[in-house]
Amino acid sequence: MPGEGFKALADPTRRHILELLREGNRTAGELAEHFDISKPSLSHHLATLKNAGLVTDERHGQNIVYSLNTTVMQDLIGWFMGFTNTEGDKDE
Amino acid sequence: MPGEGFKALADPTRRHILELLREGNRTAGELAEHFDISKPSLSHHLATLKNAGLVTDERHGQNIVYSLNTTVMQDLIGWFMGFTNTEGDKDE
DNA sequence: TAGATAGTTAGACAAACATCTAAATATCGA
DNA sequence: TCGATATTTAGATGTTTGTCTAACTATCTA
Repeated sequence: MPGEGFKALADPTRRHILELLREGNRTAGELAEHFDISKPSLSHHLATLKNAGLVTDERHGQNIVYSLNTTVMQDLIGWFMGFTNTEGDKDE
Repeated sequence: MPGEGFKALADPTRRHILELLREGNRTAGELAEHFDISKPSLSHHLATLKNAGLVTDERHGQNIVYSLNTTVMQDLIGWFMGFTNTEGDKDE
């Protein structure tokens, strides 16, 4: 069920994180440079995204590198796609 | 800015409302039959969806008929589409 | 116009959320 | 092993959210 995914997408900071990750993998610190919130707050957002399955993390030495999980993004898109083929607005 | 739309989508009841509306327009009362929450609560959800532009309402006599606004849905889909053409996962 | 029906608005409240500072964990380099 | 760097975990706090009951507005019917 995609519920967690949609909830994760509700916050603008988290959507921005996903947009940054779309351009390539980033460490938590690199991501933090783009926001005016504390590192613990950002870490919390990353945990939310990870919990929703939207990102994965992998430690590389001192850094933790975050990546987009496009598969889960696809699942969410799938939900939307059900709304694209509304067979002709009858009256309205 | 699609922020309100994403926030509106975060709640499972509201997503369910959209799914019902996808099959055809419904009055507030018809929608209410599908949920175990009070009518004021449902009305609040409908107001949230309306505020986000995801639905429109129109009074027909005693009833208020809700309809899906597929245009705004399309806008949200547009955001997702930016994530579909990730040019090949380089390393990782 | 009075009563019934459909729906919303107002106000209250508990749970969830985003944020912060302080402290803990993990890794690297000397 | 000690200190520095990177990041997370813990705990607290103010705001937002979903829900409720009670009261209000609008429309229809007789």
